[in-house]
Amino acid sequence: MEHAAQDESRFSRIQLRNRALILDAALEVFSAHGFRGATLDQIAAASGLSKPNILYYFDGKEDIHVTLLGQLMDRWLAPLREVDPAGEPLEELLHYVHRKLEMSRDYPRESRLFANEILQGAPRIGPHLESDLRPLVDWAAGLIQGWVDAGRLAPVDPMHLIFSIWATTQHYADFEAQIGVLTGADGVPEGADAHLEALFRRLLTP
Amino acid sequence: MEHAAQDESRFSRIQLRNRALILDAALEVFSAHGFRGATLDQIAAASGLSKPNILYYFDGKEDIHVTLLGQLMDRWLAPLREVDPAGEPLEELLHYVHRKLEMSRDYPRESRLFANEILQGAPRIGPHLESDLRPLVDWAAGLIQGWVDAGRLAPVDPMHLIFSIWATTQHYADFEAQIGVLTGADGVPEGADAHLEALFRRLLTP
DNA sequence: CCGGCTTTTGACCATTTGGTCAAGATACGA
DNA sequence: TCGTATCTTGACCAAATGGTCAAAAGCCGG
Repeated sequence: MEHAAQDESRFSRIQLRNRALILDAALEVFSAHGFRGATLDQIAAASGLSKPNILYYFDGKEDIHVTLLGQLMDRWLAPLREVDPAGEPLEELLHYVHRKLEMSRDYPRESRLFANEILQGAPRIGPHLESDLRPLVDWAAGLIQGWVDAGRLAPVDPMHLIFSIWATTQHYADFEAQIGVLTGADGVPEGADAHLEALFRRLLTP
Repeated sequence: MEHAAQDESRFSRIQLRNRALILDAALEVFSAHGFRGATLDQIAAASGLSKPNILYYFDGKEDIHVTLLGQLMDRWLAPLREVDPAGEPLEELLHYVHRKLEMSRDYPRESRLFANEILQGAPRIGPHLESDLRPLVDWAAGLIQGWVDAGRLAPVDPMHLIFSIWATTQHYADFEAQIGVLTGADGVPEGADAHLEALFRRLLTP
C-alpha cells in the first residue's frame, strides 16, 4: 500500500528528476555525517536546489531520511533473496558472500547510511527491520538449517553465520577510513574476495 | 608528553571525580547519538552537572570527545597487545578473538563510539590511528605472517584476518539494534563464542 | 573564623538550523 | 498566445545549541 516506488507515474518529469537529485545528495550527506550531523543546507548545496525547494518535494529532513532508507532496503536485501534453495548449498552461500562484498565496493554510501542508522538504535528504520528484514532472515536461517540437517553443510548456527557474513563484508565499506590508514587502499583492498571465500569455505565445507 | 592519564596527581579530588562523571556521561551520549547528535545539555543532564560547569572542566564539546577517544584507544587495543609471540599461534589468535568478543559484551558503548567516529571518516581520531593503531597492527601482521611462513598457521592474509576478527566481534556491539530484532537477545546472543571459535579455528588450522 | 582559592551557576549571547510563506518565475495544455 | 497549475526563491522566524561571564557559593589551610 505504501510502496512509493511502485507508482512513480504519479510524479511529473520534473518531480522525478528533482526527487532523485535530492535523494542522491541526501545519501551523500547522511552517509557521511549521520542524520543529526547532516543539514538541509548541505543537502541543498549538494543537490543544486534551494532549501525551500527541497522542502517543496519532501515534508522535512526526516521524510527524506525515511524515504532513503525505505528505497535502499530493497537493494540491500536483494542478494539474500537471490539465494536459491534448489542450488548447491556451499556455492549459494559463497555467492551470497561475494555479492555482499560487491555491495560494499559499489555502494559504500548505502552501507554507511544503514550502519549509521543501526548504530543509533534504528530509531527510524526499526519497523522496516521487523517487517522486511526479519521474515527474510528467518527464511534464510531455516533454509541453511535444512542444509545443515541434511549434511550438506558443516554444522553451523545459521543466524551467527549470517551475522558473520554481514560483518565481514560490510566492514570494508563501514570502516573504510580505518582500513585506508592501515592498507593505503582507497576502496576495498586487494585480496578481500579470496580471503572471505577461504574463510567461509573452510567453515561451511562438511 | 601529552599523555593526560599519567599525571592525574595534578588534579584535585573534585576534579578527578567530576571529570570522570563527565566522561562517563559523554560516553553514554556520544555513543548513542554520534558527535553531532549529542548535545552539551544531554551530557550535563546525564552527568548531573550544569552546562557551564562542564565547560569549566573541558574546553568544549570537541575537547570532551577527543579526550574520550584518546583514553579509550588504550583499552581498545589492549587485547591485541596481549598476543604473545612466544605462544602457540592458533591458541593466541583464538584467545584474541575471545577477548575482542568480551569487549563487545562488556564495553558496547566504547565500541559504538569508535564505530561512529570511523564511520564519519575518523575526523578527530585520524592522527591517533596513524600513531597508535598502525604500528601495533603492522607488528601483529608481521607476527602472523611469520607464523604462516613457518607453517604453524594455514596460509592467510594477516591484514584481512585482523579485519575479519574486528568485524565479526565488534558487529555484536555495533549492530546490537539489528541483532536484537532478529534474535530477541539483549546483548551478545548465545552461541557467539562457539561460532567465532569454529569460524577462525577452521580458517587457521594448518 | 578569615581570606584566598576553587567550584558552581543563572543569565545571557551569537550562530546554526529546520522550517514557513507569500510572491515571482516557469512549464504546459488548450 | 493565454491562463492555470506547477515550480522556485528571497526573506524571515522560532527553537536549539555551543559557549561566555560575572557573581555567588563552597572549600580549606592558617
